[in-house]
Amino acid sequence: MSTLKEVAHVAGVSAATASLALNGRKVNEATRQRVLRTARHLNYVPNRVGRMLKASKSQTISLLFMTSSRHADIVRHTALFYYLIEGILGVVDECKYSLRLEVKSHEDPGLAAYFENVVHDKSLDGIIIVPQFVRHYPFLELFQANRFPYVMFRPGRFGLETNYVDIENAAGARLVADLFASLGYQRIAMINGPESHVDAIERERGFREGLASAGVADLVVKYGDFMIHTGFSMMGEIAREGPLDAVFCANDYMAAGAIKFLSESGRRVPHDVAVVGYDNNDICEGIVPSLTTVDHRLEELGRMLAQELLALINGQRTVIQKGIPPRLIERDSHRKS
Amino acid sequence: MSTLKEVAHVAGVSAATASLALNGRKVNEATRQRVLRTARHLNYVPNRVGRMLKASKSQTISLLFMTSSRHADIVRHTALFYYLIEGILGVVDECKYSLRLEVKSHEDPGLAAYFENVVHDKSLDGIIIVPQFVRHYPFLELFQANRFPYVMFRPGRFGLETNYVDIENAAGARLVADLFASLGYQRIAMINGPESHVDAIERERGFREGLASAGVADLVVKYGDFMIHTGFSMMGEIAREGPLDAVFCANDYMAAGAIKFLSESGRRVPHDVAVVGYDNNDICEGIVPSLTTVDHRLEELGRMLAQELLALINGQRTVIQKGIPPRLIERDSHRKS
DNA sequence: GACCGATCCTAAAACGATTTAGTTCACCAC
DNA sequence: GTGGTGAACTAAATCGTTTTAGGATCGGTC
Repeated sequence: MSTLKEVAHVAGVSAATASLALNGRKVNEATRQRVLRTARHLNYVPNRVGRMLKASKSQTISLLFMTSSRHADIVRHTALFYYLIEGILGVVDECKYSLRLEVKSHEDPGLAAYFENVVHDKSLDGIIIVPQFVRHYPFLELFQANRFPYVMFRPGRFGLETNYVDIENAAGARLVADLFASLGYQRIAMINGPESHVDAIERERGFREGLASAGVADLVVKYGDFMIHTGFSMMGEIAREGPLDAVFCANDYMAAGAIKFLSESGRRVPHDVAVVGYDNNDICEGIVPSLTTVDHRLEELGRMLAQELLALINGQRTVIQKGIPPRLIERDSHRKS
Repeated sequence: MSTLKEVAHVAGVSAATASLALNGRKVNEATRQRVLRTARHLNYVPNRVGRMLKASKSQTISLLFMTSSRHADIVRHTALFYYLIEGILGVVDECKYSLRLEVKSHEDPGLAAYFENVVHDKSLDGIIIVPQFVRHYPFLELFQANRFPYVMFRPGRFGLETNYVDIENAAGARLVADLFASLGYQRIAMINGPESHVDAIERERGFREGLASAGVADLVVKYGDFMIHTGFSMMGEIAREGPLDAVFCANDYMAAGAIKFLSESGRRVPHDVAVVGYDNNDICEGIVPSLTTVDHRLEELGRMLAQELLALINGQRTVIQKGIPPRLIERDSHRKS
């Protein structure tokens, strides 16, 4: 409603003085009090856009989820969404920044223009990007060429030096492989996500490595899309192919689908078949039996992502950093006994 | 990188002309072409902040979730989060707006200052608010006094004329009551959310009304917090109190917990006890048996919320509007057969 | 009385766009 | 030659802040 100029005028000083007074700079104490009182009285709130323009800083960062139109729902099924946001929001809030939220498909014809805007339109101080699929993301060159602050969650592309925070998917999957091996399971299957999905690739790699080093050779892998539905149908395919000790699902939703198939087809979990999921989604506690899974503390990860980006913005460092190690959450679905 | 002034200079015209040319206003065609070519050549992207300042429009709206510190997790457990965002983002994107995301607890001591900023700092054209609990929200007066565009999802407070889009919780709960009545269930329980939660209150009211008009008198109600865990424990309490035909849970997560308790204590769902949830969360398909539930098409609702707010911003109307009617999604958990 | 220094304040420029109110110029009619 | 008309462009103001460079005032010192 009221501007700095008005406050200054009413307080009987210049706009410059008013600004100095309000921002805690060197001003005669009596004057400062007068200005502050006037500002309070006029209900003065600084115009943030005026500030932005002058400072060439927007105090805003963006969180961008990259999807494909084929897998639009994947965002919420990889459990990233809420936890990540919660972590990011905590940091952003504390540092007086704002968070913009965007979801873009990489098939979007306006994508190039969008990234040009991100880099040049000065409405963003930096960006956190969550890619889903392994492919070439052309924006990386753009960001680096313009020294635009960005951090990726998971490196979506290899070879280019990118700023990222990652979850150690392969290590997480290894935990499951070790678990299965230690329990003596031999006939093992995996229900994975889409073949080009970053997490899917890494989880399969880690799982295979873990099994191999434990001397387990037999592995059937089917590819779903992280949805409950494909967990169900892929479990059906696997069951048809022969007897089974254990299934590792690349996320908890598919694990729920798999368990559903197993119980509806008369097999008991974990007595007949052991099932382990991934992500430590809330639903793990609601499934019967409670789902054993792998946790990456995504909220903590969101915090790191935000902190790293803000550090980058403030020129405090160039970040290349690994994330928190995974941990196995043992519940009731993995032990055949 | 380059500014309008630079483009104008290179193209040999004034900044005014360059602006007119770029914005499709009346300019000699040859001049326009020259300006456009220069702009492209210099990779010109308008500074959005400069525009904002001049236009007194930020082309940004905010989505604010109100929580309480006691029930911080409730945001993701009421299934609102992702679906709502998806719907809102669709509209916002299409209209070239940006979406800011915020979560605030109503115990936050800085809340009053926050709302003063929202109204006065000119960085927001409007706001969508998602309150959770029935209480007095002081910001409403502030918004109305300053004619600041806002829309609430669900009216959090009664008596004041507010702009809102609502889901018909009571009607949804009635569908469940009718279903139970039509199947002849007599001994019925409800596991509800927190007593002061907007949805919880309405769902209980509708459920009670529905049962009453069907002549079913017997109802036990327990209050949880929308989490799986309390669905489980409340189901335990209810089971201890006597035999039962059916349970209505105020959301799908608690229904999952309830089913879990029932199966772990040797009761079969739906053979022994029928269970119905609420929200049509993804997990309904993953539970055994598949969960019958009530759907409000929240994505569609998100779209409406955004559209109404934008209409309000553009001065096209004063909105007071009911949302989409609920529909029952019949799966496998409700019929005792 | 001239000079110095300290303190306090302000005029003005700057950030980058849009828009208003003209100005300039060519052309035509009388 | 005068005046009118219209097309094409531009100077300057504006949005609201921050910051720089310097001006005013006063007291003290030699």
